[in-house]
Amino acid sequence: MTGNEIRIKFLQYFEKHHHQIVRSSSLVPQDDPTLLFTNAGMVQFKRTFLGEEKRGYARAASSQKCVRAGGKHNDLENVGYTARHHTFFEMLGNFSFGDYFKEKAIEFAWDLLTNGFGLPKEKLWASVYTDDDEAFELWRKNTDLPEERIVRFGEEDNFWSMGETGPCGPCSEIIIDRGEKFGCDRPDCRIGCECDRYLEIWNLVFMQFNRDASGKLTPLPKPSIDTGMGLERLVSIIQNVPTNYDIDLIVPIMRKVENLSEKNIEDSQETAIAMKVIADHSRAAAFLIGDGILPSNEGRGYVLRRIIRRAIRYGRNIGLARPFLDQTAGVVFDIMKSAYPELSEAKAFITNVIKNEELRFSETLDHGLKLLTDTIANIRDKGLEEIPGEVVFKLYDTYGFPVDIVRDVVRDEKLDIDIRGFDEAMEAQRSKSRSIAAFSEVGDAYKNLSAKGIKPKFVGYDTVSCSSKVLLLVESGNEIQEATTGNVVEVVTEITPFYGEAGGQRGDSGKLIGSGENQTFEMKVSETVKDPTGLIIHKGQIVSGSIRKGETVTLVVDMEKRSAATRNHTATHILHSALRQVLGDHVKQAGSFVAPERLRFDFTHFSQVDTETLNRIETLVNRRIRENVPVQIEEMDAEAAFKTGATALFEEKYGDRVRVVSLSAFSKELCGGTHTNRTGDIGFFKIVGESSVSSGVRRIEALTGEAALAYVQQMAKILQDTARLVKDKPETLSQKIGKILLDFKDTEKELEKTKAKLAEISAVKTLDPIQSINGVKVLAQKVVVDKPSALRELADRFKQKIGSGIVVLGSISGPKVLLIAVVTNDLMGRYHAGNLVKKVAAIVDGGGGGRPDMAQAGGTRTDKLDEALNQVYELVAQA
RNA sequence: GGGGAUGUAGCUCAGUUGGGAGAGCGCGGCGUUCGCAACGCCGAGGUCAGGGGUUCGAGCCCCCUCAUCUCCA
Repeated sequence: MTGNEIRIKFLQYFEKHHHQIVRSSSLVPQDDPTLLFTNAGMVQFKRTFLGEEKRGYARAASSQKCVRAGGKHNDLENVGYTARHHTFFEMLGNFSFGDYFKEKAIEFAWDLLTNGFGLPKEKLWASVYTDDDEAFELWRKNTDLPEERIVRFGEEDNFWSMGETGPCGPCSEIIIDRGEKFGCDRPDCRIGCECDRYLEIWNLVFMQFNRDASGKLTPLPKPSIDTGMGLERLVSIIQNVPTNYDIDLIVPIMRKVENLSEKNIEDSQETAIAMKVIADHSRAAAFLIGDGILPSNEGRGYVLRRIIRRAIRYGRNIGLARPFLDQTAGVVFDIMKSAYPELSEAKAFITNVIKNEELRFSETLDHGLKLLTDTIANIRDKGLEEIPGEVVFKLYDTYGFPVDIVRDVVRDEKLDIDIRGFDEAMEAQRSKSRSIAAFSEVGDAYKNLSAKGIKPKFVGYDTVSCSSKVLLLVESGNEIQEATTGNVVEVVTEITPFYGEAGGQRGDSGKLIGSGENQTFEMKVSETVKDPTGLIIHKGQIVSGSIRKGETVTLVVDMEKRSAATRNHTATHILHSALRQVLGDHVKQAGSFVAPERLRFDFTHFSQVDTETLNRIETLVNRRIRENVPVQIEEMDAEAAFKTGATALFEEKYGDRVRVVSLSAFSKELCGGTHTNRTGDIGFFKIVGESSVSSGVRRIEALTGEAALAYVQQMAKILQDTARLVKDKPETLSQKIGKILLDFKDTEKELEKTKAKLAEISAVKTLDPIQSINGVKVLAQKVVVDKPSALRELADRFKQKIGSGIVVLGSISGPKVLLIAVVTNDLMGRYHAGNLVKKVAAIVDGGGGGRPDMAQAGGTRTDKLDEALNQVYELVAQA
């Protein structure tokens, strides 16, 4: 059985037993800041387990893509050295939300493993939590597993919890004994041993309790089931191969590495390690990028960067010097195509990102290598034979230069590395860092509502006003029964035409008004949001009257703003397709924001988009608008939608039913937003800005409809006004201004020259003040200049004129005094310009200094400048 | 989230108690040459990332912001 068949078989088994098959969610967990990556199958069901969200089914099964790198579960450093660690893997799991419990869970698992996958019963074991007699009995009675192969383990192995608090419970694992040849040969090797002989296949978690802050366990009203079985491990058992790296989902990648490196995995242990690392990281990189993560210097992107760079480093160990990771990742697309078609669709993009990162890393290495060479020279000069740990750490910490490469270079230079010092520095860095992030709490007032499975129905696609009952009134986070004029409140109703902010479209604004007997009530809705469980919340202030929970109100959306937003939203879809058409398939949406006033679209692209290309994009979008095709919206199952090839956005959380928005043949996207009826309704589309968001991501800002028109009109006005100012036609304006600037520059230079000349003349005109002091010509002169640089030039000129001697010039510039002193080279031993000017400056309440031949100073007492200059002769005489 | 580093000409970078903004490459002109490369001379090109402060004076010192690189979580 192939890996892909095993995955399908698992899902089909549970489908047969009335489980909803749920698509793997994104590797980026939705609204859960405590998690860097999705690292288990239950992640997307977390709020359901917590009772904050109700789903339309009580049984589910999934094959979930997972990444364990960075954060709490970090297997990155182990990958390559063990038989089973991965950064990326798939987790098979079945879930029960208050439906079946231990009995069924055990039955399903046993049946599927033994009858479905045909695992040998005599090799299987089961473990239960110490005092979980119930599970023990179920195993004993309901399966043909002999009692002696049911073991009890303690809290560490067999008690599971989501966090410090929250749902938790005992678990039960199914373990296979692969025989002595996989054993660790230790005398105490038996069930529970960490070695490869006893493999845990499947973990069944019985969510049974809720743990509060004090650690107290209270039974859950509706116990649940959460199970997890690593696909790669299962496949390795079924395919009867020694390690996870020998399964058909991974071997082709290893083959590719062998081809590229012209080495064989059997060559040496180091080769094998490198190949495993590359194979694993190729998978992780491909999937992470496929889910919209880009290499970056923080957060998820940073983990991705580390994964890619680690693969490259190991590649170097087996002689892969040139970029190769994009090619090994290429193999991943082929293997995974059937299960994850969207991945291979993003192929061009993913390959590009990886190539780019490989290039970037080689820059880092070059830079680091330069620094290292300098460092080594430095160490040699000092006569040391060992590179201090802190130096190595600095190279690593600040410049990202990997330690193992330092080690290679240093070995060639016949020097040593102080590895202990490095480790200490690293440890210090670790203990300094702390992470603080909390699972975003849904307010208590809302939790009760969503726990009941209540979700306001959004009717705004078809209408912009309706009547509905008020379900919930909230003021500063607390539920209230009545609200009155002036109160700032949040309102949830049974149905609503208001769009709650989601998918980058800003929520509607408008008003709620009383109906029936309550005619006076009116509330201004300034924003509408959607909470993580799907509640649509109207926020605003009551302008008149009052409202009670349970009363009926009429909800009226601000039509003008709504239609402006829909124009921008539909235009965003057209822009997206136009970008792909003009720039290429690598363009992927990286975020978007749609408001009534404007739209903003972020997308992946590696260079600036020049004006000419922007114009082409703009033209294309406007052409699509004029085609005036109908906007077709279809609601369908998520799975079906993905099959039609609709573009899905990675940051979105899709329900089981999704809306597919199509524009003729050129655009098809999953989208919950509001749209125009036909593209022609947009009117006119105008790009107003292109900029960078982060590396590899560009942003386009644009306007539509009336806003776009107003923008163009304003631009035209500015152009005309400017043309009028310089008395020219708009057509030739840029040449005209260019000429004016040129002329201005010339004039400025001319002025500078004239000023200098003027200063010189004014100085020369006055009585020649050169005096001879101890045989040295000294000139102290007040001049008229306006900045220090002019004073310097003048001083230089006098210095040349005087040939040998001392020149001190002073000037008043605004409220300050400027001073300069120069000493000709032949007198530099005897006189010091810096010391001289310091003394002069003291008289005008200032300070100064500089070099022996030239020094500048300043002061504040402009009235004492003459006195100061007169003192110069005396000061020189004393010196 | 916490640390380290960098930001100076189109590019790569120098800039040493705070006191004339520089080099190399590239670019323009001229010369040398039959021509090219090379060379020589001349020249253009800078809000020293941005803002605030200290100072008579800040590329340099202090504070804040931004961007990029990098490490840790």
